[in-house]
Amino acid sequence: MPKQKSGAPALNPKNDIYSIPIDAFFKSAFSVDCVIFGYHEGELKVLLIQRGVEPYENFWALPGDLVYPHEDLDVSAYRVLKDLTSIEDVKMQQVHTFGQVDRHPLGRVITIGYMALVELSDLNPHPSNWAKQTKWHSLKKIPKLAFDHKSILDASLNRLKILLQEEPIWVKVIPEKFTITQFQLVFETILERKFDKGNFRKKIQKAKFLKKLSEMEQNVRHRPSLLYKFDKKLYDKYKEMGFDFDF
Amino acid sequence: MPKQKSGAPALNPKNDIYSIPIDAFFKSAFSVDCVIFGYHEGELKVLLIQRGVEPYENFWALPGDLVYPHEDLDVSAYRVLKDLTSIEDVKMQQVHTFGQVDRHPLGRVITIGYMALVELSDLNPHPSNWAKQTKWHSLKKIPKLAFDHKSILDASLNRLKILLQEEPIWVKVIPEKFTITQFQLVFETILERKFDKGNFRKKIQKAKFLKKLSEMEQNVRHRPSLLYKFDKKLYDKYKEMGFDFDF
DNA sequence: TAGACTAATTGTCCATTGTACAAAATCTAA
DNA sequence: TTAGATTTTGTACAATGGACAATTAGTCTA
Repeated sequence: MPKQKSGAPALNPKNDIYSIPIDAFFKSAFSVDCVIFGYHEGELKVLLIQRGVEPYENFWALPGDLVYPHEDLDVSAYRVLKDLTSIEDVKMQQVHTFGQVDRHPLGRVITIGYMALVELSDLNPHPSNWAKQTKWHSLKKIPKLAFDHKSILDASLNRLKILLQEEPIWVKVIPEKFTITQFQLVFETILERKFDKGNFRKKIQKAKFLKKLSEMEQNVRHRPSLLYKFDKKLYDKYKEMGFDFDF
Repeated sequence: MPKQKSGAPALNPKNDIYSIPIDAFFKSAFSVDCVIFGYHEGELKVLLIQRGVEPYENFWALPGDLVYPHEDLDVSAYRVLKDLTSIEDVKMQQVHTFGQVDRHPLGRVITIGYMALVELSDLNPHPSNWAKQTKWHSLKKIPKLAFDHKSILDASLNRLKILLQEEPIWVKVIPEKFTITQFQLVFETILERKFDKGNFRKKIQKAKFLKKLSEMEQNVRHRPSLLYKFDKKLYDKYKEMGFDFDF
């Protein structure tokens, strides 16, 4: 670490502005915490781990850990998630950074929250490294969480609801070929609202990037539904024009 | 704290966190960077400082500095802004955290971006501490900025446009008693779009928390406009119902 | 095989909103 | 008194949103 002086000011305005050695600032750490929302057939859950180390040993927590000194934040989020839950290839987005001074008992650690939405049955999380357990928890009954993870979870849930209407994060939770009813259920579950079937259908049909196939649903005990497919290329066009479901 | 091993921790996935002394993680720092958008009569600017210290000495930059070890992030943003530009009492919001490994030449420093919108003429920034100059820069011609500040600025401008339609951050840039035309100009400037006068007016009038006064504009060389006032209490009611200008 | 059942799909009505554009009103300045 | 400038109101029509009903096309069961 270079022995340079800080650009940071002293707390006391009378202090020489160069009076704090820069080393004093380089004593912090940061972590990433991953909020993985798992959707499956009308239920929304979140992936938690049981911690196997202090602090908060045995508490349920978001999968999260310290970022390596030479690791980019985004990369770290993937690495940490894999380290603890063995799951990979989940695209996460940054949500918010939490920096209360006392949020971590071992020192100054701020944490950057990341989130993603996935189809629960696509993943097979199992604990590794210091995680004792992994478990999908229903959002309706979340246990007491370690650190300030409840706040991170809340903020991420808010973001999820907004994102669902602005970006096609729902592609991850619907089959490649899906019915409009399946699609509607995703929105109803996550936004915690009911929609009129007919009106929802009309709205979807205006979204030209959801293309009607000529195939039908199979093995249902009622009139089968036509299947639809998401067309990424067409979506990109519409997105440029500022598309938004806006429910 | 445990003793430190030499060298940086390996990214080798076979290493678990126990093989790296925790000290190795507590060698980072974080900073806050403030994006202060200043609006005045149809112009949008951003407050920059000229740096008086290395790194990037003499470069223009966002007002920003390292966070003290025992300082909350939000508090730090206010403190840093005041330290460098002498301005106070500006409500800022967190935007995004930037954490590229090599973004800071002195070591691992991630930065949390904050932003605010203010009436430019309400503030009187002047440089203090290690800031050589402060200056409002038009968004149309931004000089080369220090660090990754251009990215921070871009992200904040995006956020500003969204926020303008969702939250009454515009109260800071309109007089207590304002005309609809003044109000419209704020939106046109920041969103970089023109609106039809009549239609804009109708939209505003649906927002019940903008109350028509019985006073008139003075000293204009044309038909004077009625003045309006923002009613915070009424706003809070509508906000609960999910109000959004949605231009 | 007919009718019951279930859910998909289509259609209708009506109030609200968005948009383009025009007309009228009200002040100042000369 | 009139021109100029800008506010304010109005109008017409298309698009949208939401409540709700009718029709359709399958399976299931008697």
